Amino acid sequence: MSKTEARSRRPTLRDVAALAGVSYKTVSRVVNDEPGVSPTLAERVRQASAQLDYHPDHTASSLRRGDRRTASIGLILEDVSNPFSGAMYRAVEDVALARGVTVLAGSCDEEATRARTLVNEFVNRRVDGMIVVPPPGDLAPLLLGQRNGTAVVFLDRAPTYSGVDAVVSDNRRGAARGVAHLIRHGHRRIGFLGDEPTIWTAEERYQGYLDALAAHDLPVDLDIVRRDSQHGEARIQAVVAMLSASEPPTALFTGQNLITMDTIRALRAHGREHHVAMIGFDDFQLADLLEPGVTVIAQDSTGMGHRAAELVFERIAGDDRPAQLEIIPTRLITRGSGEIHPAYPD
Amino acid sequence: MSKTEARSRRPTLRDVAALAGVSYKTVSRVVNDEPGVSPTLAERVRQASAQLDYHPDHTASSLRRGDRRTASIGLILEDVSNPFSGAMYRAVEDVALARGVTVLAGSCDEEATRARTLVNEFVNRRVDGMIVVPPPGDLAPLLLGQRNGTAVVFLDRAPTYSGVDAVVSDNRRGAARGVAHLIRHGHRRIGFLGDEPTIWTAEERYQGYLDALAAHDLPVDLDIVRRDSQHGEARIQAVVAMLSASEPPTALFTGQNLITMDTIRALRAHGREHHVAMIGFDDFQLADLLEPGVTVIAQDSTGMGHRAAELVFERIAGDDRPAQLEIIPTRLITRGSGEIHPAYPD
DNA sequence: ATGTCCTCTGACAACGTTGTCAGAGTGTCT
DNA sequence: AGACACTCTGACAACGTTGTCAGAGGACAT
Repeated sequence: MSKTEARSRRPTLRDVAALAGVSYKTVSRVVNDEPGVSPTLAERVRQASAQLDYHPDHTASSLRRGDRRTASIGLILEDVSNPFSGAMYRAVEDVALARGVTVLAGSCDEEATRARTLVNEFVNRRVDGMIVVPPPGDLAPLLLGQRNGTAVVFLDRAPTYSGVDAVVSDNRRGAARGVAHLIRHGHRRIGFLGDEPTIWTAEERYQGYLDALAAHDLPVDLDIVRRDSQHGEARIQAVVAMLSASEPPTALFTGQNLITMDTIRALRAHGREHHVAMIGFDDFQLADLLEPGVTVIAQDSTGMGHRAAELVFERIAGDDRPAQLEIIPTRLITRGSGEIHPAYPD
Repeated sequence: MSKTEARSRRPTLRDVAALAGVSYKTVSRVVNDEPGVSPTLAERVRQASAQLDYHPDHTASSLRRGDRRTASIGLILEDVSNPFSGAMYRAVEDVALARGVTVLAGSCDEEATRARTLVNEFVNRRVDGMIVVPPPGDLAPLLLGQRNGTAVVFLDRAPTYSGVDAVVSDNRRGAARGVAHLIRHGHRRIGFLGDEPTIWTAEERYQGYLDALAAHDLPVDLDIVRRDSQHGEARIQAVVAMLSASEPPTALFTGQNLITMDTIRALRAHGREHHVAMIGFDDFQLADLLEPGVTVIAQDSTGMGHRAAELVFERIAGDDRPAQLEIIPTRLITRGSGEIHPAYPD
């Protein structure tokens, strides 16, 4: 009741105009700093505006305006609460803020339907562009907005679909470099632990693993390859099992943050953390304080978010070059776990 | 050019109406599932709508609609890329999604001006409510929206200002409990490392520290209290200096995540991590894998975000009880660092 | 045949704003 | 004095949608 009243009393151009004794169009001019209003009148309007605490309605404005810009972009991440997503988000936000653009964001948890809901939502709100970390599955629905002129940029994962810009890490070469690093330290039997093949980055990193083995004429042994989306205890048990097998790997390459952490737990549980080498894809906080320090292939998450945001704004500004694929380099950070030599060279 | 065309070609009710051979109001009825459209006609409209890939313009709709709801809320955090903020964000998002509400979020980096910019932005976009982690300083500008009927809930920090709902951790009692835990393990000389007093949570936690000392008749020695916002190396050096003084503390209580990590580095640098006890406020990933494991006072960040979102939606729905202060309990998690006994009991 | 009621549909105004245009008022030049 | 240019202001339509109301057409009872 009082709520509704308060809401409806939110002052409009007309209210300010009535108070200042001018037409509402004149108020509009003052608010938008349009030329052609005498200073005296402008001042009077400004006072009335301040007195009523008037704030222009951005939605009404963008409805009427010719360019149809809402000065907002949508961002779809895997999960805002995960630090990798958070870093990209922050980078996007910084670029957007500098342009006075608001960011609408959502987490899709790798679920295509949730992503679809978010895209729909964003399209209905007429965002000027979208940055999407695409979940596995059919991507066509995610491009729904694009057909009507909404710019779309994929982030972190590059679909095979060709008509869309994408900004990704150099997953394959990064992984290959990490595995090569292990090989250089004498390892011949290197296990791989990654996410399911349906996740694009997981597949790329696995290919990098294969690349490195092939480059050094090492065989692939699927007994020491795990590609699934287990979490926590289940994953730990799987790793422990791999380490307890008759011919255990002397080194491990882990394809993702959470997997790296679970693997550390497994190595500890088995008392092998100082004997089995390990390199993880993606850096994380405190990796340097663990014993041993964790060697990683670090992604430039901030750089990726930054670049994706720049790209989407270029598209919004009218850039219509063919779709770009930007590959952001990774960095090998040695901290100890990746420099352990094999206990039993074969 | 082609961009503008594409944009302007986004189909409207009128386009669908023209294709279906009905008036645009009828299309509106079908889109909103209003009763009173014959099934035949409805079907024809639905086909036309699908054919043109029509999507209703949410902004135009909420402009016209009586209730003035935009089905969006604003969220102002300290920094989206920090895991504590991320967890709260995710919780808010989940509650909002369940109600079909979109979240606009921004980071303010503890800066009042940035927060003010975001609030203005949100107000101009007519969000239905806002959840704000208030930066230090004058909070009045943050309440700007409230006067016009936008619901506001403060999160993580409770201003002394009385007219606003707030959801906070039980900072003071949590800190007191942590310090008491150290005292119970025999410590009499416990250092405090916290953020600047202007930050509300930092001050609360410091009060908790004082409470615990007072409850056990221990003196406060400001030589082993540091309250500032140094980061990284500077902070590490300060801690090392404290540990190297003539009467070093036998235990440390750290008032925040990043401070805890810097302190761990300092203890390591000094080789004292197994001799000086430490408890940190706020849990963090991998705290259990460090040596020693880090004992913490854990906050329920998800619970806080969840509750704040529920509160804001209750307010939006018209609840006008007096402002609530919700205090979310904390949890002591023992992992080793807090259970170290003093090397030199006095 | 006429009146009454109901179902379905469309015309129109309105939300708060901006784009367009015309007109009022002032000043300058012939 | 009259013509002209210029500055300033306001009336009005329009953006895409929904709320309101009136009317067309059919079914039914009288």
